[in-house]
Parts: sequence; structure tokens; C-alpha cells
Amino acid sequence: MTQIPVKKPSRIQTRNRRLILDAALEVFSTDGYGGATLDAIAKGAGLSKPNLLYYFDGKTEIYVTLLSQLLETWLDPLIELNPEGDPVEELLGYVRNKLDMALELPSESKLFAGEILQGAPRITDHLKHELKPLFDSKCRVIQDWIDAGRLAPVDPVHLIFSIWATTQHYADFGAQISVLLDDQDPAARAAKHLEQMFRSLLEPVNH
Amino acid sequence: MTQIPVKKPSRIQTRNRRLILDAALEVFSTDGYGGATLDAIAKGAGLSKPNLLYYFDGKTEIYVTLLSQLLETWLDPLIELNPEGDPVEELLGYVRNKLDMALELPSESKLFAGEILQGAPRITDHLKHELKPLFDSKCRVIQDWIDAGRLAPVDPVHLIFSIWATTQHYADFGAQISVLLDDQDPAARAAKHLEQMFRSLLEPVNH
DNA sequence: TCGTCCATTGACCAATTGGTAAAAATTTTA
DNA sequence: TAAAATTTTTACCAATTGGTCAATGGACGA
Repeated sequence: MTQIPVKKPSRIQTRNRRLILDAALEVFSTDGYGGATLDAIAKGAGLSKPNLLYYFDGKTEIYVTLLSQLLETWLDPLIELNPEGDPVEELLGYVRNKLDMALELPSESKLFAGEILQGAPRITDHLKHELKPLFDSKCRVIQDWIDAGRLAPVDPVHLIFSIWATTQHYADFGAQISVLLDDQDPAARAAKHLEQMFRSLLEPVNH
Repeated sequence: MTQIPVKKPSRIQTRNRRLILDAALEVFSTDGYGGATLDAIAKGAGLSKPNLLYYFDGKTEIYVTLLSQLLETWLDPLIELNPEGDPVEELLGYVRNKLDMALELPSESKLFAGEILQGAPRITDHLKHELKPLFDSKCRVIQDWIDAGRLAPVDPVHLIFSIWATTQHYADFGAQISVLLDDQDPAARAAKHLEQMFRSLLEPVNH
């Protein structure tokens, strides 16, 4: 029996890996992969650089660990899209959830966006094997809703793209929004606008 | 008289600065500011590194030059939004223009997105003094249309954000889209979807 | 054609980078 | 508590980075 030795991590390991990943998230999301340095991450985590490398095999491993953990969290709201629920409310709920995530976890959104922006060189596999199947399945759910006449005839694929784009925009382009809105908090009006927009798109005409 | 010597650039200067900026666009947009190297840009431009630095004062200057030139091109379609035209058609035309730009000039879009993502540390002033006034002015135009009953009552600010987000998404998240659509070209269906979405949002109910 | 200015190069540099090795300190286990 | 295992540090390194400088090569007008 080839038993893979999966020792449970010590308290110190759990704590330090957490410290490192937290620090790394900030550094990677504000400086990008290329601009981030192990020194900056080490400093942020309150550890020495060689100590960092005791817990992770290198810069890339920290980065990829972060991204794949992130992808899971990020996919959750999409998973929860319930085929049995009311189509319009399910989708508006999804919009709401994604917007809340973007507003509450902007660094995570930026980290992901930065990786995709650069061609997703380090997570293409994750996208293919985790995101894609879920995406296809949820597109089918939406198409079924449309076929049942419970949703206006939209393009499921591009509907999802539009939801992702508009919600994540509030995290990824936060710096631009800050300038344009003189640092006012966009949250409330953004939520209202997105609900209005997607409702007018999705509500079936014959009611 | 403090006369600034604005010699017109020689043919060689024009050519080489162009070569450098073209190469820099590719390098910066795929590697990010931090990940980009002068060596890579020099190689891409077919020049030696010291030769690069003969034309530009340093990495940052190349980058900022690129970004500010870019911002102008990028703002053009918004400028063309005509207060005298038909509101819905003007806005849908803007969507169309922005989508076409994103599809045709993805590197430019990515470069800009990358800078904003990192907090816009090098172009905040440009945003404040060029983008913001234009943005405010066009928001007023949209509000006037609404007040005149020629457009559904939307939030002008967030309408523009949604247009930017959805169109640029096809450039900035192209890598993700490629995976999800198995490399099919999204252009046609994206255009159709965006028109449907924004039309259903913008068309005034009383016709 | 000559001299002046522009363009280009090779050699170089200090600082920073990701990463290593081995010893020292600390925690856990028996 | 002593040995074993884990964690941390100190000292270090080779490669890469953005950038300089003096010397050389070319373009071009007088």
C-alpha cells in the first residue's frame, strides 16, 4: 500500500502558513506576481525569508496555493444557484452575492483578476477542471429556465460574463471608482443599479 | 522668455520611440509593471538596453508615456457621445464602440486594467484631470436625457461603470473566456447580448 | 568633404532578487 | 528531563535588475 504521509500540521504550521498566505494576498494583489517579493511577504507575515521558505517551496507555490484556495471560495455562490428556485430571484441573488464578495474581499478579486489579465499562466488547469464544468452546468440550468418560459431569452454564457464583469468591477477598478466618485462609497447605489439592470433583462415579458 | 526647446523629432527618433512603445505595450500588458524588464522590452524592440534609455529616461517613463497616450484613445468614444442624438442609440453605439475596441486592442485594455488593479499609483493624476471632468460631464448628459423622459431612469454613474465593465471584460478576462468557450470567438454573441441587455435597461417604458 | 551632432554600443555597477546550507534555538515526545 | 523532531536564524550566493558612462559609429547640413 502506497500510503501518502499526510501528517496533520502542527499548531505552529497552521498559524504560520495562515500568516504567510494573508501577507502574500496583500502583496501579490497590490504588486502583481512579478512585482511581489519574498522579502515583502516575509515582512508582512512577520517572519524571516528563509523561514517563509521552510513553509512553502517558493514564490510560485505561495501564489498558486493562494489562487486555488481563492477559486473555491469564489465559486461557492455559483454552486448555490438553485435550479428549483425562482429563476429571476436566483440570478438576482447571485448578483447580490457576487457584489457583496467583491466589496468585502477586493484583494481576492484583484489577485484573481491579475492572474487572468496575464493570460492565467499558472491556473489554466484549475480553470479547465474546476470552473469550466461548473460553468457549463449552470449555463444549462439557465437555458432550461428559458426553455420553460420562466426567464427572458438571454444568452446564458454572456449573462454570466456580464454578472461577473459588473460585480467584480467594483473591486478590480476600485481605484478608478474612488477617483470618479470622490471617495464616496458606491455600495448601495451599485446594488440598486445592478438589480434594476439584471431584472429588466431577465424578467420574462409574458407574466 | 523661458522658451522650451521643442525640437521636432528626427525620423529615427520617431521610428525608434514607436518601436519601443509597441514592444513595451506587449511586455507590460502580459507581465505587469513589476514583472516587465527593460531587457525584454529592448529585445522586443530590436534595440540594445542602453539604446532604450537613450530614448526614455527609465522604465517608469516608458510605462507612463504608454498609459497616458492610451487614455486619450480610450476616452475618444465617450467624448463622441452626442447630447443631440437619440439617447438609446447613442448609448448603444457607445457600448458597441467600446466592445470593438476591447476586441481589437486587448493589450491596451489589459495594460490599463493592470494599472488600475494595483491602485493606479502612476496615473491617478491623469484620471483626476482628464477622465473625471469628462465623466462628470457625460453623467450630466445622461441625467438630462432621463429628465426629458427620453431614457429609462437609470443611475448614470453606474450605467457607465456597467458599460465599461462588460465591454472591457472581453479583453481583460480573455484568457478565462478562452477556456470557458473552448477558444470559440465570443465577438458576435457578445455584441448581441450587450445590445439586448442595455436596450432592455435603457428604453423608456412609455413609448 | 568635412565637422558637428545624433545614435549606438560594450563594459560595467550597485542593489535586489529568489533561494540555499548549516547551525542554533525551540518545541514536542517518550 | 533528555532525546528527537521541529522551527528559526545567520550567513551566504548566483542571477537578474535598472541604470551609467565613455567610446564609437553614422547621418546630415555647410
